[in-house]
Amino acid sequence: MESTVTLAQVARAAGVSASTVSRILNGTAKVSAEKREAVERTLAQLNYQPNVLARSLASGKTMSIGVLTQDISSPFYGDVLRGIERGLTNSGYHPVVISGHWRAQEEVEAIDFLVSRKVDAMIVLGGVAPDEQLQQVASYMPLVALGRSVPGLTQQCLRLDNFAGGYLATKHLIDLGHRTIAHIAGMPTHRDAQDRLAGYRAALEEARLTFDPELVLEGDFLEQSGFLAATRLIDSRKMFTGVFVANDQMAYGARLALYRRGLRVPEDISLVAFDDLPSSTFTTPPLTTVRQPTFDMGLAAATCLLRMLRGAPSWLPPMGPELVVRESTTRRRG
Amino acid sequence: MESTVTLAQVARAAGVSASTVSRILNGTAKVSAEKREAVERTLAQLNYQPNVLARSLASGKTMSIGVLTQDISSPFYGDVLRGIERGLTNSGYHPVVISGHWRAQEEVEAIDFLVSRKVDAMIVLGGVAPDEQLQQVASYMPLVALGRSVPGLTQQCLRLDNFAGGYLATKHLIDLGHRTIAHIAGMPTHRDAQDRLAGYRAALEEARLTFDPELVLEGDFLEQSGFLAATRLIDSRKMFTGVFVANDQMAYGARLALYRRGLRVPEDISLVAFDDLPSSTFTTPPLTTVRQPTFDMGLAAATCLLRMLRGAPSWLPPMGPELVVRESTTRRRG
DNA sequence: CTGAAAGCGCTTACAG
DNA sequence: CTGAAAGCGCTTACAG
Repeated sequence: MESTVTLAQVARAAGVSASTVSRILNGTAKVSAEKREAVERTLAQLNYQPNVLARSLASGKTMSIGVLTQDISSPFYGDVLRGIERGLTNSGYHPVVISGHWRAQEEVEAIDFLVSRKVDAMIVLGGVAPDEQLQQVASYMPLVALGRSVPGLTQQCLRLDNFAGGYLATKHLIDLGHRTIAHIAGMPTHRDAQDRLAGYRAALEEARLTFDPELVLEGDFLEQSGFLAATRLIDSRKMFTGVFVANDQMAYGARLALYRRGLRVPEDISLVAFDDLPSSTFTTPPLTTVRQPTFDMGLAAATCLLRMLRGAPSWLPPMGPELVVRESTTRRRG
Repeated sequence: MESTVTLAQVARAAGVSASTVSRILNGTAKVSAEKREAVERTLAQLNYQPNVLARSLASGKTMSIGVLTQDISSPFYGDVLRGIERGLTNSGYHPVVISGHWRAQEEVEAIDFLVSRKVDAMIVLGGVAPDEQLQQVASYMPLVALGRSVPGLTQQCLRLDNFAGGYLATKHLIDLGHRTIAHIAGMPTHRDAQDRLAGYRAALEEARLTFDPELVLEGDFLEQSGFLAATRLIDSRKMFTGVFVANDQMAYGARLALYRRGLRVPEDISLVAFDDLPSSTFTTPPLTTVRQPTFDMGLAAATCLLRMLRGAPSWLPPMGPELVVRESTTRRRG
């Protein structure tokens, strides 16, 4: 049955005041050993469970961290969340997560929701919530943003260099001798997508390979769109031997499209992607991709927030994109 | 800046009592049009944001639904969570999710945490928390369990028939002419794993195929374990032409192991699994698997809870496992 | 229809 | 060291 034992009841039973019980519970002040013992016994006996709501209302702290994610079932954010969860373990703080689905209005409301829930701090994962809102929230509570860089909050933002990542991926293909390299990009509204595309172009340029707009198709970062884009690409009869796909999920789709058309990976087409999702180790063949340290990013965000909550300055470790060469890319044949 | 406007301030500014403002906010009672107007104007003007904590403490309702999941980054539970999120949309209720990691102690604490947060209802996804605890929680708040069946709470539990699912998967292989069928099972401590294995055995028996313990290896429902199990199986030099893998994630690993050993799917080995994760449509080849309607299960759980919260009796739609035939299985050659 | 008052269950100056 | 009291910001009988 729900514990409905209150502090006052414990106090009465133990023959002390509520203040004393509260102090013992919170370790707030010295209390004589005898009282402490009596109270602790009563606490256990009555199986007292503090009412978190009342405590929060009175203290002004909820011991919860708001987390704005975009899609609760996304493998990418899922791994970040796991890192956050880990980073918060044993800190006394708990995450409260809500999804924004990359829709500005939804994100604004989600953030308002977290604020109204009086979270003590906030972590924002990607998304398109207005910078102003984040700046404002950051003005009265610790905030860390992952996957975006908010002007004026650079110390609290962790965003991989997506340009460098796109460059790395493309350069890898070029180094393997590929000369006609297609790109399946993300939505142009997506900063990450733009940057990866720019990195792709920079690598081509550096190698004096001409940029062919017809070799660049657009997806939406989900598997299906990668499948469609690759299918269109193949059916266009344009020649290409390598593809840089803007994220792993689309690469999964693209890989299936190639399979459907009887093109082998990597023998016929080399495939390199971006993210390094946990499952990319197990695709057939294992995917060459630019790694984002998702778990570590989540962990770092949590750790940073905890520091800030203690009053220390924010500090986020530098993290860069890293190419993980597996088996979906190989030297160009013939 | 954080809205620190209180109800009392709004009341004063509008020239009414706090009670009246509260009533207007909650639509609790009739209020004269003029007062309502004045109050509403003030509300907007001051950009009043109710303090959820105070409201909850006073009303005894938090408008939050506790969700105990097992792994925040699991693709399986992720999809269930998405369904829950969807089902709760526009209901005024919000999910608060916490992970138990299939560890009894952790789950017990997680449930206690949710209770102490005064959630209005609870959804439990799988796990090994003691039946007694769930029964107790269910005695004072609406509770729905997915993936487990708690004695005495059958109306509030939704659990697919895993035996039937295991049978279906194996039967499919048998119908395709396979006679030596291996099984990569889940942990024996896992009820689902046991049932799927039992279904496998039942199908073999029905077809008068002898059960060979050496053809059954054990994994832990993660990719890596599927890879290891399949590798061991192949290297054991036992003959087999079909494999029933107890879940999709292990099947991904197994599929890679076969690839590594130069065995083709489905030409050399047919592979059937269990779950139908979103990504199983995009594996190479697309995976034949027993579908669990994860999203719909989450949706149904949320809907059921909402009904119960309204005082209506619990009701969960019947859901059965369903074989989704894709391209990882084929008729036995030779 | 509307207000004053009590109460939700804690925490935290304030005295002593 | 410890208690009485005020206060956190709402909601909700209780009167009128």
